[in-house]
Amino acid sequence: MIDYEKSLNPAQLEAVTTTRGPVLVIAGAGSGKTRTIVYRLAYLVEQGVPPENILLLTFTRKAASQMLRRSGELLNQEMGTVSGGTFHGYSYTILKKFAPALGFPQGFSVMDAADAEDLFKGVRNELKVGQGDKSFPRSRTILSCLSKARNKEISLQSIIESEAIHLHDYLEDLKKLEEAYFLEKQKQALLDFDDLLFFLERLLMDNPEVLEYVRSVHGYVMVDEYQDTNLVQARLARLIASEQGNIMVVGDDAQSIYGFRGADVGNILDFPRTFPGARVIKLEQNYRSSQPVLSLTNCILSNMGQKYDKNLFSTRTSGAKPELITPSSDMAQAGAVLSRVEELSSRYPLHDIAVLFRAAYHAYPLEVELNKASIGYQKFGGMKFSEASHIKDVLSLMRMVQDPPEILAWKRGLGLLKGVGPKTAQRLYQAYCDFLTTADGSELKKFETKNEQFAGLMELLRRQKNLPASPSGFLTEVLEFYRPFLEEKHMDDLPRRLSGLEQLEQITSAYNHLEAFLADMVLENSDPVGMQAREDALVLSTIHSAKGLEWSAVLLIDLVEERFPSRRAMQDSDDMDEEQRLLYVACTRARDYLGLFVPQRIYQRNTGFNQRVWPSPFVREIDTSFYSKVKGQAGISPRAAENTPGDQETLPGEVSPQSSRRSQTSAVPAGGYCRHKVFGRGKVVQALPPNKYKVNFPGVGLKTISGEYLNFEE
DNA sequence: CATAGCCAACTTTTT
DNA sequence: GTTGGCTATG
Repeated sequence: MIDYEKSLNPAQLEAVTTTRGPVLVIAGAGSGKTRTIVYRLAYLVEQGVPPENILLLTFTRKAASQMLRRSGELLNQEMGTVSGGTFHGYSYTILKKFAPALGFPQGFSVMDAADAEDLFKGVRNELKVGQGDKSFPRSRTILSCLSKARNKEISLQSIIESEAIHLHDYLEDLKKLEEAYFLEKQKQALLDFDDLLFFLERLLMDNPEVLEYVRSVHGYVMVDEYQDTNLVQARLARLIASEQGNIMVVGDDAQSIYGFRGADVGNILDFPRTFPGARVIKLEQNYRSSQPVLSLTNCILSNMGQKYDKNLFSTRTSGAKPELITPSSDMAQAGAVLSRVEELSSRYPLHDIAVLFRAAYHAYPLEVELNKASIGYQKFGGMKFSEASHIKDVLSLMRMVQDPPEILAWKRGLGLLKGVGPKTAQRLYQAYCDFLTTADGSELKKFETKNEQFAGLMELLRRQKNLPASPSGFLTEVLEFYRPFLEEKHMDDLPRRLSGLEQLEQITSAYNHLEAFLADMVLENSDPVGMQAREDALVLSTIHSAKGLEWSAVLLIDLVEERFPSRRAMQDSDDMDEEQRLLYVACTRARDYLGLFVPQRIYQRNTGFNQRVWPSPFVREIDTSFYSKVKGQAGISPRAAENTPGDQETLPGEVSPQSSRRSQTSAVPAGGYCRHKVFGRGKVVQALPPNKYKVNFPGVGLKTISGEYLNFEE
């Protein structure tokens, strides 16, 4: 038995024991949100609610798995488990169950972003839209516009007018593509991520008996990170729970950071209106951060216009002030982070220290330094595991045995073979489909005799079909087949890719059914080995991926204009607000130590210069009394020391002159053309200070040449 | 029709 | 640093 009154503060207790009707919990950062949810689960179970009747939904995988894990720990395992996961994962489960009602008697497959891109490219080629037009937008650009339009539920035209005006001339073509892409998905029974949500809504709206079923199964609904839900997700929550239903949503409007994908803070602000009679409970006591850290984060909070007033207070009064560190360059910053980490690691285990950043690539210089120093680290965010090309290859090969056959998997799998391109792949796929319906395999046989690799692949597939091996057994065979292709394609970084495949083997071994495994890989529902925090590794993470987590020490790097806020956000005030919330999320991850790193120069690859950058406006807005300044170290890496024009010190508090936002145009003509006596005309790819240039000469290739041998064109 | 080689663009953030 | 797309070639 759990003593709730002892374990929880009054607000938490209220949230836990209010089990009937709609409840909105405004949970400030570090206010014990997850604890509250988990205790509520336990409470419900104690009250006699079967765990599987409780549905727990979140937006991100990480939040979902963390919560399901913690509830599993608190609940007695034999009580069974709570249903739940991400909105997308849940939708998939329900849709799979009722696929025929959706008009997919054969079932359907889910595409990840890369699959969707492949399909879209096919459609684009078919329509012959934008061919030969170099400035025609890329497939992924178009798809991201389409997805944005759907997530925000506005027309493609509005999206283009509001955030991609440079594509306006292509609007008619884009509309055609939108339509054709839609039809192609339908035809192939393929759903993209957005479809999962909209199809579930349609299923529930059109089929009262399905809605009835869902409602009866999930008598209690909880939604975490509600501020990050978009419109359709909010409607789904309402559909499943019904207006008078037992629904609790938890969120913090100050931590809404997914506006770019249609998350709507309006959902949390309007909750009391949508669910009349909703109880609103605020959790304001902060258990996470020391008072100095909290004071700084409260200062950030007061700088933004938030809707639900919060007054966060801590019981932890001691602690050191956050530090503001201003290394001279991003290289120097990597060094400074390293020495801080070394210092901190005497007090905290490595996995309790995190370096956070706005975008995954900001961590590159640091990763180099960590490797040099042999400090183990684990990176979250950025490129996903299953997006790496070798993983996609292997998964496609595995997907080829699925019934009905999936065109995308076949195209990718066959594309690996020598002598097979798009056309042949299409033909063979068609031949295989015909074979399945007419049992006439002559066409396939003909090609098998012509192409040894194809014969090998077909043999592999046939074996699996006739005598299905376990997912990991099948994977082993596929890997054996794939190995030569991998070696040819990725000779350069074979070890890294092989270790990725080993990881895949480990994930696979947890599955008994191939189909479940493949579906989970698309939705990344599995809890791969790489996702679990390693004990001995420093954590590197994008802020988005750090959401909901906490560490004793948090180091926040690259707090400079154009990086944080990102360049794009600086054009738009709504985006700027979101960037500020992002900073808030980042800083509130810290328990004891918070280090803010503001490099003064950043190496620009295209110019070869360390370019002067300005402290993030959000840092400038923080009152200097909330942190202590630490000057950057003198020890600077050689490249940082060279070529740094304009050497005045700039510390937060100073105003950046408008002109400084423009890049300081150097005398170095990178990107331009030049002439060489022997090699002729070439393009300057990169300037290598002090006076060397990497130049690409047609027919000759890349050469590195001293400036005095080159004549630069205007 | 497949492929290699070259060139240019693109790097928020997640499902 | 990577990837997609175009072009020339076989």
